[in-house]
Amino acid sequence: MELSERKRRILKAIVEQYISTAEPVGSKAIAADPEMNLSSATIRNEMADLTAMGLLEQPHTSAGRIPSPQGYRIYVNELMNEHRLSLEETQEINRALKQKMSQLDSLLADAGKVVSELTSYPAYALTTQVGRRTVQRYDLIQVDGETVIAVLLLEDGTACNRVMKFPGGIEKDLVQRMGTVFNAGFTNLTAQEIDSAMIRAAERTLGDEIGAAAALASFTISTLESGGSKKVLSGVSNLLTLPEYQDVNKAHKLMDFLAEGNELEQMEMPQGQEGVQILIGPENVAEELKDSGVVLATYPLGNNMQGVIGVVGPTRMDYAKVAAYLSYIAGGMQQISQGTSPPQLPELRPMDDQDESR
Amino acid sequence: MELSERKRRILKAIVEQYISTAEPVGSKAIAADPEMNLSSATIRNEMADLTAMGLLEQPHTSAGRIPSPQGYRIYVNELMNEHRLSLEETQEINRALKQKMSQLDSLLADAGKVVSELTSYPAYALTTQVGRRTVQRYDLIQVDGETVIAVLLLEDGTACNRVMKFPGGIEKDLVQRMGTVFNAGFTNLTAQEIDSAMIRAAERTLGDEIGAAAALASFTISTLESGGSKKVLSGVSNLLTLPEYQDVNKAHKLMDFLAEGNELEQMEMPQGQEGVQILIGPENVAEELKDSGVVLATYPLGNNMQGVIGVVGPTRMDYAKVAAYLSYIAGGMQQISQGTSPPQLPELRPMDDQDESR
DNA sequence: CTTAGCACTCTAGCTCCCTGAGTGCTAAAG
DNA sequence: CTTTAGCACTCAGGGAGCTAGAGTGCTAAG
Repeated sequence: MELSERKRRILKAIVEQYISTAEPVGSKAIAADPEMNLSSATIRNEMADLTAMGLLEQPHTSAGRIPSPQGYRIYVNELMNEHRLSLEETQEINRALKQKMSQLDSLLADAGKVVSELTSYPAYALTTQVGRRTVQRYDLIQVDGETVIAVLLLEDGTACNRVMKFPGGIEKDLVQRMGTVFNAGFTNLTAQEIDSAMIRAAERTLGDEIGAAAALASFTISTLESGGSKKVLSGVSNLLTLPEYQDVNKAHKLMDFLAEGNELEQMEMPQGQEGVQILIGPENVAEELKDSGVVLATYPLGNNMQGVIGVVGPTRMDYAKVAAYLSYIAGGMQQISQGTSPPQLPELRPMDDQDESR
Repeated sequence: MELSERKRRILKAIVEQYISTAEPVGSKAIAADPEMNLSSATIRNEMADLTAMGLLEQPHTSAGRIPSPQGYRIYVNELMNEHRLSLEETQEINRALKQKMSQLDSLLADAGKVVSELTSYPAYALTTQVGRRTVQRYDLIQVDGETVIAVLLLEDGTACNRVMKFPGGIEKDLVQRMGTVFNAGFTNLTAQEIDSAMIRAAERTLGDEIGAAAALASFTISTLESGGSKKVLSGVSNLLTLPEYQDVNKAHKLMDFLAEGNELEQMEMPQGQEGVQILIGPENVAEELKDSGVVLATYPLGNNMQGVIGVVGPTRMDYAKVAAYLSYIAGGMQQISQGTSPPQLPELRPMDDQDESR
């Protein structure tokens, strides 16, 4: 059966009502809408059709209808109004971001926090490595007779450091030669490509008897392996305010999944695409998300990193609004991450290009 | 009224039973204990006394008794057996710590995680600054014509870095002179002591027209201000498995408090003492914790940092066990943080010095 | 001082019932 | 053919009433 225009209007009304009330929607409620010049009986007939088509569901005979995942899908793909951020909303976001953004390092956490505060849903932010992760350059700074700071400049443009202490003392000369050896032999290699034979060789070359080379190599490996990929969660307890998670068990399962699972990290755009993706209920791969909705935005970050920022909520979530927020913020993140240091927040403007002159 | 030996035994039995069942304890249940050669009627009389003394409470007339906060206090101070970690427990902890401890940086998070996994209560770990926080030394590494990495060695022995980009290019000479100027003029100062006049003066001295000095100074200030103090939470969703937090509202409030509030950070040992502290119900300052229990351990960390690791749970929490875990782990953290790099986990032994030869 | 016995209290959980929202179907009206 | 009014039917949710059981406090006897 094809979706008539009228059915579409009814479906849209049902989804939107359900999104805001979380209660099954009855025919009368829809008929009450002044835009809908139909009696409740007619609506009932249409609703019966929509149910037969699998777009609506009935919790039980005498309850109203709620949208099925397929129903949401149609809503998201075809019916949903683009949520245009109002000037106030963008100002709100800009204000929130500006206050928080201090360093690229905490950018993730802050973005997640902003999103979760704006949407009242839990949000997560993460980065993933898309290419090789290697050291581009080593710098060793000798602080005193037994302390050396190693600074690793990674290929993605970030730097890491570690204070290394050698209680027996370490020769200035050794430090310098070690820098040379590592810059020559340990750059442009991934963690996997560094093996113990190389480390032993370096030790021999250096005449290193205090394990300095081994320490530096192990720092290198752990830095590369930690993979720059981080995950930050915010606002998880917001779940508990939602009617669908009044069941403690359900809430617990989802929270655990969010805090623990690294499956979130595998959920990203296919082949590094960018943009906003919406996953409804069973469309999610993870079992724990089968009756939740996920909206996520992917954006490029630094050289070969990718950032993902996402929101998890009940299936009935305000997809239009959340998607708009995410895409806006992802855009901002991208700009900031490309900006110079200290990161200056670019003046983000509302996404719409229309005249804001009302 | 003085606490007779018998009353103490009965109080202890009640607290312990309540800790494990979370149900009000009746006289019969206590009388059933073979160690307690008394009839339920006698116990009832004693319980009535204990209630009059304010050590027990009655949810309603025909329910059993539960310990009052004062009752817990007496239990914790006088009655509780030191929980001696068994060999298995320490092995378990050692195994868990060893697996996770990689870098001092993530040490906190890992310790919290271990604790929350072991206790099934939410745990938090944080560090606070106890003394002045200043830069001890600046190192500027020029990577290419427009990129400089600034490495700040702080007075507490940690190092921070930041990649600074100057799109218009930056002179080698300027970088070098800036290092000299900052090492001379910006070390041993707290964030508050650096003012804009100083920055302008440095800019003039350097003939800096691209804001390099301002960027470095602002990095310095934000580093010093961020105060090395971090907070990491783990296992918050564990709350939801506990009977006292089946009420979603209660759980939500506490979770929010844990995630948001920085009041946790103000809860530490008076004047930098070390050791394990137990706060029961209303003994907590924060309103949100008035009917929870908190166990926290404080330990020195680095030069003038202090680490705190704590567990939050229902008032009825197994204080003996949690306190034992925390003090053990805090000891380990202290050792690790004083160790050389890469941090090697010292082989922690059970706290008891008695022969483990069963 | 301890204990057995008893009357009393109070909650948790059960059933029963009713209400109200919502449905599907039918027949009449447009 | 479509829309609508009307009606019988279904079912979850909530309140009232009841019971069982756990626990208490008191008294009187050992």
